[in-house]
Amino acid sequence: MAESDKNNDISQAPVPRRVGIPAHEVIYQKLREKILYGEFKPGGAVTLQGVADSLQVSLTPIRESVRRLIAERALEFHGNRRISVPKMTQGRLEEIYTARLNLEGELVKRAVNGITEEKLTALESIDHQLDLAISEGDTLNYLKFNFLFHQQLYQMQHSEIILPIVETLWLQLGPSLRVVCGRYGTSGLSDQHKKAIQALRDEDPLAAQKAILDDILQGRQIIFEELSLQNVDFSTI
Amino acid sequence: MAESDKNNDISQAPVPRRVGIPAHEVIYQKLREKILYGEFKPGGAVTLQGVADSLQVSLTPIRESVRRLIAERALEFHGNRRISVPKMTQGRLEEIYTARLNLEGELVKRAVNGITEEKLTALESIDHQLDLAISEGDTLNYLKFNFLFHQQLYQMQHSEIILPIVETLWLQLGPSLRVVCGRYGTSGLSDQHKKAIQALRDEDPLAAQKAILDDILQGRQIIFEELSLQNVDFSTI
DNA sequence: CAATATTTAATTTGATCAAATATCATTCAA
DNA sequence: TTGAATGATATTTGATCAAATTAAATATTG
Repeated sequence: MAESDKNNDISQAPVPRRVGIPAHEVIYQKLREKILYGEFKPGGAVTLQGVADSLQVSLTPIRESVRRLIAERALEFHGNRRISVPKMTQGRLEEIYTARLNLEGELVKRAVNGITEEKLTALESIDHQLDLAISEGDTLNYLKFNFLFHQQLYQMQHSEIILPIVETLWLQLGPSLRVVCGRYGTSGLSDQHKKAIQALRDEDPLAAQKAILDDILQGRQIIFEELSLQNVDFSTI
Repeated sequence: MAESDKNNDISQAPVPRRVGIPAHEVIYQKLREKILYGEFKPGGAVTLQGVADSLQVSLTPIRESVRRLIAERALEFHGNRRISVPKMTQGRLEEIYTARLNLEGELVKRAVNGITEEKLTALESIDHQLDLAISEGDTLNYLKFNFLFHQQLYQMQHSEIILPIVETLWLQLGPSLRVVCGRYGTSGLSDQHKKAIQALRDEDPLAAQKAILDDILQGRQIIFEELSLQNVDFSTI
């Protein structure tokens, strides 16, 4: 595999020798965020040693972090002991969106039960920053605030099972979403978020659910067109 | 170590280094099965060193396996660096069953598209062995064949996203299911499996779905009664 | 006696090393 | 030129060790 395909360059800040939180935990969070926001190329190779070198840590905590990400399907473990960022396929995409529609549909229905004014204003603030990112064509911030919006919405009510599952779905979507947004931009994404916020204010769970499901369907439409109609290889930028 | 202390006698010091599948993978499978079939007590502590000792392996591969199981929520990592089998709570149970109904409902609908006579007879064989386990009051085999039935059913059609998620849900249910079955036995579990098999033969996806959803709801009823009405502490045998 | 401080034991954590395995580039034969 | 062997390089893997951290057991104090 060519050097340019490697996803090892994640050196931003050397992991501080901090006490308390274990390195494997810190590294996990760091890698997770990078994958979530599309800083890893679909199909790109990941080597334990490469990650260890770029983070200036020994292999042991890297291994623990990476196995964890493999369990979440954010990374893929091949029989020949190689690790890579999964490529997106049509079947995979279809399953991910089916699961999202089901599970996020449940979460948004429940959200109404846990509304507080603080959480609502936080949600609106995130949505505002999302609008800003869109108007500036800032792909990375678009991805970040779009994720944060959904996360904040689903966190209106405590969820310790379904929400973590949903986050693994976003994690699997991250690398490919970045490619799509990078190519097409984010301008066409008129959002259903405002409708969802209004529905929450009206304490109307079904309206909120419809808005979010439409939001998901709209995103699905875009990424599916990319994958099927143009027959795009998601592993290339 | 001094040179004179080295043992160069080949006949005495064979290095027992396995080849093939990595130990962290084998250990993962082993632990996973134990959790799935309820050999771990809910709330029970798990120590890396304890697992390492019992499996006669060093800590390194154990750590990788356990982090993976933590990511799947089969185990729980506490801030104070302790690991335990999660206790079941009413909220958790409710979320697990909501997710199961949604996701397994999708899988069984799709199953009809991938039917082969081979898979159907395999399914019937599993169901037969399940009946046997029930009639003998064999809790462990009940759990095993009940899981295998659902797994075989959902594998009629390839699923690389939703099925693995569903399996993590079963994994979280394992320890508590064992407790419930151990206390109540398995005799009351009249199964919807026969109806599901017939529906598959009729290529009727909705009937198959209904059968499986009823099966899930029936199981939910039993375990919910245990947890809420009797206010049972699942962490005790 | 109860509550708190101190010591002791057990466990986790991260680095390092040797062995196993895989990848890559080169050579050599057809 | 192609394609299989070969050797060199890189990576993974599992064991081991020292340091950090936590839990427990013991001692101390009011």
